[in-house]
Order: sequence, then structure tokens, then C-alpha cells
Amino acid sequence: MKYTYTHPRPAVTADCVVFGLDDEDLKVLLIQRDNAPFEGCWALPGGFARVGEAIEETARRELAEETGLKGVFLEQLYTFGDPHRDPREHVITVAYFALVNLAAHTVRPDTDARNAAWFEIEDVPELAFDHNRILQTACQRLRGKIRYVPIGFELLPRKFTLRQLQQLYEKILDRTLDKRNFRKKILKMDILAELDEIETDVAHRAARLYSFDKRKYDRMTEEGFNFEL
Amino acid sequence: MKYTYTHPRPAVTADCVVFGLDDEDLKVLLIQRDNAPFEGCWALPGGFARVGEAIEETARRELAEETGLKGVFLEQLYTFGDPHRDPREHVITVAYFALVNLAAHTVRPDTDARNAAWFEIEDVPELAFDHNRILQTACQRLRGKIRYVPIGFELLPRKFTLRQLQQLYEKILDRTLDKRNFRKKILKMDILAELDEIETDVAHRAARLYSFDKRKYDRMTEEGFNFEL
DNA sequence: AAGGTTAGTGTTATAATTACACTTTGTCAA
DNA sequence: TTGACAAAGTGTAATTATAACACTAACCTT
Repeated sequence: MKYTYTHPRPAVTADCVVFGLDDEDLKVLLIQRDNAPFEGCWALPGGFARVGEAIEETARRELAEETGLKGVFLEQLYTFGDPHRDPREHVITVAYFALVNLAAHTVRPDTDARNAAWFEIEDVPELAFDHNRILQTACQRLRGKIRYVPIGFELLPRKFTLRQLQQLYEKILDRTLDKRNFRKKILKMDILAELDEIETDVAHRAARLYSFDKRKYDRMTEEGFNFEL
Repeated sequence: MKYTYTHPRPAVTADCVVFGLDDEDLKVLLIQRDNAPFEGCWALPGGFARVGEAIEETARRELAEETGLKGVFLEQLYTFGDPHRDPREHVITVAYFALVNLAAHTVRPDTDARNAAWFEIEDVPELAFDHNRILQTACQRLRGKIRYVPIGFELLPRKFTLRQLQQLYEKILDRTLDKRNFRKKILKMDILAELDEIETDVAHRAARLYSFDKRKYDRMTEEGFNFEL
């Protein structure tokens, strides 16, 4: 089948930067390409936009096809349109990013004859196309965003301790935070529900578990609450 | 000339939301369409991406062609890809926004047989495609951004009074600000240069003129200064 | 029972934010 | 020339937010 237009058109793709938290390590989901160009090279999951499909759907579909990940919240990151970012031809990519709890979402390690794996942010190899740059943009956005939006609960298990939450913030912001001040601040936001449970299987005093209370959060955001840390 | 691909492709356009300040009114630059669809309808300036052209260049070129505006700073806003946003076919648009000083940049009111005009934000009519939605997104971004970045000097004349600056902030944020607190805050940022001039042709005591000092600003941003108002 | 590990908690000093009103300077018109 | 008008310009005090800082309690392990 051939498709013909009166003017040449760039191709459009959608790529996903999926962050996951695993044993307090911040990771990103990559796939190994099984086609030219960059065959065998690691890359962000993504693929070509279909006509009639919203771009976010493209991102969602490709992510599911290539990694098995489904039902994650995608946020648009940026559109990269340098004409030379793909050596074959002009390809514009709309990048999305997502945060997932690595334990709750199982990633099929091998789908579509593609290899998918989580990489520590610091250990990400040279990627196909301009994907290193896209990843870098996503990291910046994550850091920028967490300072004024209580993002990141998607990365944690449903029930988590304040230590886990603080460690996550420290990982993303790449600096240490004062325990007492962090707890004060985050509890004052009134977006966490204190559970009647404590963590188990730890070789020390068990910490209280909390869960993110979306109802409270929605109320706060409506009131224009400032979540800055 | 015909261009043929093995898969169908959505078309790609770039659109610009250009804000301007005119006698303390916040305005947006629109063009009147001279082709179907939405012939005669007002719309954001923009047009189709060419192969080999960076998307931002598309935006810049179309803006110059349709309105005569050149050399403005464009920032990517968002990419809209709903398959039905254009009634003809699937068109993905990458939206940009810009801030210009309306007095300094002359807009050719009629170029390419198109009519271009500034509209008060509140008086914007029903626009072509999903352009009202794009404009709304741009307004939100502007409001969000001005709270932590001292944006907006592009909107003012090179020399301005603190009253003008405050009124601009009030327009964008849509609330009144305390004069003394505003002045304290903005002067403490140390990004303004106090000039040895005062405004002229006013029917009351003339105010001191200031100009934006980019050198100071760059120093501040490197230090991670927080400009929140 | 002792040692190790993290949980959990308050106070104080400093800095930022908010609320608030009067005098000064200049223009314009009577 | 003077009186009325309009906006410029300026400081303080109360409140709130932030930052720095260290010990005891609880629980597990050996």
C-alpha cells in the first residue's frame, strides 16, 4: 500500500521516558532495538504515530507493545524536531514521561523480539538517536516538578514509610533533606493518610505506613496550595 | 510533485501564541484565515512543517510570513495531536508562545493576503481548529511561569516604570499586588537597573525609569535564585 | 542481655511574607 | 498662584515559613 501527498511530510513518533523506583534506586526503562538504524542499541520505547490515533495513544500503545507496561499515567514532556535526529529522514518525536512503581508493574523483559530492561539513571549507556538528550530533559523536568507538585507517589508502593518517601525525594533532588523538616512539611501538606499498619520484615524498629490520599490532594490543589520543598 | 510513503502520515504544523502588551492591555496576535477550512475565521499564526526544517523554524517562518513579526523568542508550549482537531485530516501541531513588546515590534497588518491583528485576551472570538484551547493553555503557562521566572520584560518597553511592571504582573496573574511589597521584592531580586531618567508626558508626578539588566539576571539564575512573587 | 539500627519527636534563630497609610512631587485648571 | 488631583515613593510590625540541630524509644539480632 502506498500513501501519497502533495507535499513531503516528516514522520512522527512518540517516545516514552518511564521512571521506576526499585529498592531505592531510580531507574529508567529502555528497550534494545532490533532494527536498523541503531540495531542492537538501547533506546527509549516508542514508535511511529498512526493516522487517526492521538499521540498519547501512540506512546501508550508502543510502550505496551515493546515493554508490556500498561495503564500508566503519561505526561507530555517535549517535542523534538531536529531534522537530523534520525539519520534516515526527518522524524519528529513527541516525548512523554511516566512514573511507575517498579514492583507493581511487571515488565515483560522480552516482547516483540525486543529486549526491555531497567537501567539506573547513572548507568544509562549511549542511546539511539537523541534519546540521551530526551532522557536528560526528562530528568530535569522530574527535578523541577517535584519541587512544587507532590509527584512521586506513583513510584512508591501503595503503602510506604516516610523514610521511603524522603529517600525518593533525595534521589530525585540529588541532595539530602533534614528528616524532621521533611516530615513536618510533608505532613502539613495534608495529602497523606496515616495507616494503622507498620512495615514488616525489617531488622530494626518498624516504621508507620502511609498512603497517598488523592481526595485530600485534589482539595489542596484546588486551593492553590504550594507544595515546594 | 508527489510524495509517497509506505505508511500514512499525519501532517505536522507549528502554531504561535504571541502575547503583546499595549497600553497595559494584554493582547494576543491573530490572523484571519484566507483558505478553507475555517476561511475568514481568526486563528493563531502558523503553518505546515517542511521536511528538513526544525519545528521552531517552522513556527518562526510562518509567524514572519503571516504577521511580519521577526526575531522574537519562542518557547515550546505543547503539542496537540487530537486526530479530529483539523476536519480535513489528522494534523499534529506543535504550539509555541512568545512575548513581545507591542510598540517595538511592528506587525504588518496585512501580509500574504492575510489580516493580522491584536486581540485583547478577553475579547478573543471563536477561533479556527482547537486554537481557543491552545490559547488557553498558553495563558495558563504564562501565569504559571511568571510566578517563578521574571518573564515579561519582553512585553514592556526597554525603559519602564515599576508601576508598569506591577500592572503587567497584575494583568497576567489577574489579581492586585501590594505596591510596597512588589517593589521590595522585585528590587531585591537585583535584576533591574535604575536609570537616571523619569517618565515624561504624564499628568502627575513622573516615576523613575528602570531597565531589565540581563547580566544581573543571568548571574541570579545561575545561583538558582527563586523569583516567586 | 547487649549492641545495632532506624523511628520518632521540638525548639530556637533566621528569613520571608503580608498587611497597612501617609508625605512628596508634579500637573492642570480655575 | 493656588488649590485640587494623581500617582510616586517610602517603613514597620506581625505573622509565617524555613533551616539547623540531637536525643530517646522501639524493635531486631546475636
